[in-house]
Amino acid sequence: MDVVKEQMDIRKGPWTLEEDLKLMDCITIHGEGQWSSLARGAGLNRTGKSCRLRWMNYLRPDIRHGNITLKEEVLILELHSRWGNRWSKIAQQLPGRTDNEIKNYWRTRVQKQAKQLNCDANSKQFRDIVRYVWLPRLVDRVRASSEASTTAQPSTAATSISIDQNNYETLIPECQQVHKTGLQLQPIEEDIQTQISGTGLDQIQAQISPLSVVSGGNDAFPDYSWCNNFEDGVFYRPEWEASPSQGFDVQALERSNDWLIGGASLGILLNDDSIWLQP
DNA sequence: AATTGCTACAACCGCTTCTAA
DNA sequence: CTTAGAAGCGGTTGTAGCAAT
Repeated sequence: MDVVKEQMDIRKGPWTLEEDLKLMDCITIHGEGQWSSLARGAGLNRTGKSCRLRWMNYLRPDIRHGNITLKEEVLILELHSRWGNRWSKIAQQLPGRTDNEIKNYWRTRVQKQAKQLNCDANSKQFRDIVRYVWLPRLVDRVRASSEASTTAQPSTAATSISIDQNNYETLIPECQQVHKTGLQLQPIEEDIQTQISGTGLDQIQAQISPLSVVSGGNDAFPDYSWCNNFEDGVFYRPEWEASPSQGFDVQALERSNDWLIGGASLGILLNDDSIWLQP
């Protein structure tokens, strides 16, 4: 009967300041662990599980509150592409961030992007976009911002997270590879021109490496010099005008126009089963 | 000013894994 | 070896705060 009454008294929902203080005081004295007895000892009508969660996700002194930084964003995307939804494992690589926070970040920001692109966040299609489009852009932004901060204000270059670009690339060689391949927009165009003559698109796709980026410029898209025609979501190369059926079908373009706004270096990303526009 | 919709995040739930008796 | 309780993990829900209408 007492047990039943006790269970009915168990509090749920948001923690009050008073509860937080009780929990912190008790942990200061007795340390972490033994959460059930700690909850009782602190005079909290909470489950040990609830106390642990509150401490781990909110009260711990080494928790970093506030927005996810660009560097952290890069790490999360890269590590998720490698490990999937292993939130606690990913969190271990981001000092001060909790698995809950990273999970929330993923759900609110990343899944939103997937939704906008009409694809499943766990699909290969979306993983490719993250890996070959989103990540390289982020890495570039991290570089740009760290360069700017080292030039302007060397003293603030060290952000609150202790991962600099070199550490990051050592930690994630695959991402370094993606960055190199994704952002240096050559010499693939020449390769394509060589390979393209007299072949069909299927054959081209079969020959071109999974990650291929072409840059150029035209009136609508200044970086697409080689691309002088754009109709119905299809890019045509000049030499394809006679047979427009061989154009690149860029369905992603229609679904994500926002990616093009202000996009500096457009390109085409080819992989095994789809062709993507790279902003 | 009121309402609605959206976002971010804290917290809960159910399940699995770990550990000590 | 078995088992019960604790701890850990990932999925999901609830809600406060804000912006748009």
